[in-house]
Amino acid sequence: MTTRDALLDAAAHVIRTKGLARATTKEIARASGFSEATLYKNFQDKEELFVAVLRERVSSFTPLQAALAAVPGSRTVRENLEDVVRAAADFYVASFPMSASIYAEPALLAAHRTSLSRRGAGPHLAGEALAAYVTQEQKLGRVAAGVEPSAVAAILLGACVQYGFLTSFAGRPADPDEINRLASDTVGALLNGIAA
Amino acid sequence: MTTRDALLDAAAHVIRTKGLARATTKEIARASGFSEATLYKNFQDKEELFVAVLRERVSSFTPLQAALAAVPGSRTVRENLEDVVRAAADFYVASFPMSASIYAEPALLAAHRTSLSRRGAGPHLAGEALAAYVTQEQKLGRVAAGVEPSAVAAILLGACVQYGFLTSFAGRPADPDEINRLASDTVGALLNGIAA
DNA sequence: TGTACATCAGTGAACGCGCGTTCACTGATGTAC
DNA sequence: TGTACATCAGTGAACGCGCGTTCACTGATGTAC
Repeated sequence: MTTRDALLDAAAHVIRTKGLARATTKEIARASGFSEATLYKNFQDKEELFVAVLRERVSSFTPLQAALAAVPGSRTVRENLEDVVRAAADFYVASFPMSASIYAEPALLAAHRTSLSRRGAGPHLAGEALAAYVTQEQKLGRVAAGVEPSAVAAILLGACVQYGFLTSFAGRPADPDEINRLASDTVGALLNGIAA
Repeated sequence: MTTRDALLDAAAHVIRTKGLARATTKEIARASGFSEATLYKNFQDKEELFVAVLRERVSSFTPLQAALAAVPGSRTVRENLEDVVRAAADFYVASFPMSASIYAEPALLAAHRTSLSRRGAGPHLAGEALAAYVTQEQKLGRVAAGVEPSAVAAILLGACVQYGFLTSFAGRPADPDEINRLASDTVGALLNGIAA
């Protein structure tokens, strides 16, 4: 492992355990086992370190994309969507506190936004991937034609984001049973509709 | 307006415009027109000020509850739910950055949590209120019996939370047209179901 | 193989700055007689 | 009404501290001949 990786790991760990506001260069250096001076040999300043952490240490949507890799037409729509909800709920619970922290520092948010858009990345991609899946299923006749795919994405991912928000707020860890229920209840209501 | 109110307004304004991390006692004092010493005459320390801001200056769910006040059985379920989505989307767009900031300072989050629970308040109440409305409509036969009310709440409020998250992240303001579309698309998909 | 030098990852100690907080004070207003 | 004192909202200036950052330095490793 390179020194740079050790510093990134240490920074991510400190941010997660003490919060962004308490993630000082001294604290990160101590956690990494290197000196603060070494931190500045590897990163131009603290902001560059943080942007690198956000880019390289906040797990991306790969688990969700893996769940979607169950190609359209395979299994049932219900099974596929429930898998998506489970993966997304885990993902948002894990990443919500760190992603949310960024709103405390608008300069960091702006830098992160720039960094993401330069790579064509961003939090909207998850919704687009899910909407694309729904569109495919519509073409295959497994989802009703009148449905707006982006609405399905907003509904399912929204429920997961909110679950991440609420559990983090309450200081509770993710509960697999709760997540299973969330997946079957939301997908169930959405598939059949709630109209009497 | 009391001095205390002026300080709370100033603090809320600074947090919203410069971010929680840049909301220093000096900055807040300057924005209020009073001295830092006066700030400390009115609040024991910075944390007490911030908890008071969160309690007294982050608008609560009253708009959502007003939307729900359209009592069960009145108008159509579709109209009622679309009103809820519109109110909730506005609310989360406005409050997301400040609510999210709090994850940067775990000590402040814990203090806020304590403050809320002492008053029986908290972010889960919106979902419970919406679920209660759905339960009533079920009893009136206007919503299918098999539906889990909390799933409907998770779906609709989740979509709104996520909308707040994405617009704040992108630095875009809330767009009324977008919100109207969100309301009609999500409620539409949910009412009729998406199964082919 | 030995020697002289270059490179480079890493450091201890210090820097200035802005932070949250406190101090001793002022001056306007109220009150007792 | 006048006077002496108490109260109290508000302040300017300073405090120590921990922050992000930089400096001059060390010592291990590689390289030329």
